[in-house]
Amino acid sequence: MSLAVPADYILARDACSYGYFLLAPNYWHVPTQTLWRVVELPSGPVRIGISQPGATWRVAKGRALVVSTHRAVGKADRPELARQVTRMLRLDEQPDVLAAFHRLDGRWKRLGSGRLFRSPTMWEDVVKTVTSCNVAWPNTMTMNARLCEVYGAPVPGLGVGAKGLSFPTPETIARQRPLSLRTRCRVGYRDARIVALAKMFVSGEVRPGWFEDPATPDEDVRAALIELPGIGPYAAHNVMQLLGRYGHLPLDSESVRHARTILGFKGPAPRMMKRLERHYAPFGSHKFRSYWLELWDFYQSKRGKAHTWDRETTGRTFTAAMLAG
DNA sequence: GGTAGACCTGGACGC
DNA sequence: GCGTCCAGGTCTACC
Repeated sequence: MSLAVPADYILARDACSYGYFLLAPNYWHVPTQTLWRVVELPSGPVRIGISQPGATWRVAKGRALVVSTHRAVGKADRPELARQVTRMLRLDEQPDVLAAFHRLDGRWKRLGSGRLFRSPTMWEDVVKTVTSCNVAWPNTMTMNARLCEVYGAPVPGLGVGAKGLSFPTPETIARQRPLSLRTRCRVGYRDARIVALAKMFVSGEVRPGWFEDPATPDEDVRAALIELPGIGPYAAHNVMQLLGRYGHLPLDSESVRHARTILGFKGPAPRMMKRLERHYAPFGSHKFRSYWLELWDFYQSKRGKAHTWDRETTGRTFTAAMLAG
């Protein structure tokens, strides 16, 4: 299957733009510059590989993606497959919106970055965010791998392994006892919160369509997210950027380090947080992208371009905390 | 409305 | 070896 992309799209740059591309069931295969994962389609789980022809970025830029599947995918499945890939890679991000961001923050115009990787569903983004709170990055990777291994749907014919399993559906997680998640997936105290979230997605109490509707005001989305179990200010703002709402900063310990080491801020963390808000305020509704690309640029300056990171080695140790250690 | 303390887990660190 | 600390925070109970 072929999927058209915006004229400025480069898969290796835009898929490897946010840490979630390293979390199961996503798998970026460095030698072939291909993104593998299992997605859930109406006919069942399918493993897909997404690549972009072209020996160099200059050649690849704007060329249609090739989406391969491990089995034949019928016509009925194709719109859903396209929808999920489009969401992950933000192919529906309009070039004029990106251009507006580049006008405001010219540092990223030459490279063209600004589309940040996310999950095929809001559900997966929310769980990935909850599993990234109050833990070191390798632990987040473990939690996501185990969630897929224990509760993901196996793809027939591929055997059981993290690369042949889907991300668990909210329906599956909603049926589990919290203690089961805790012991089998090592999610710790996040167990009951994740199960509660799953139940809310299943019951319709959380409607992704409402959160993703551009007509829904940011502040309504923020208020609704904060009400969700396991979601505080940091997680709410992070889920917002994953929803394409970049006007709030998910400030955390990583931000404080960035402020201290790169921006040269001094003083206690709470004061630094306030100063960070002021620092990025000029970028308005685009401020997260300015902040994030700065952070991502720092990681890459230390560990090489993200599209060269192997999930099990560099991919486990790229955060500032790991670099410091 | 602002703020200590507890909270799973696993790796790093100091002794 | 073993205790302590803390990592891409959240939640509750207090004041």
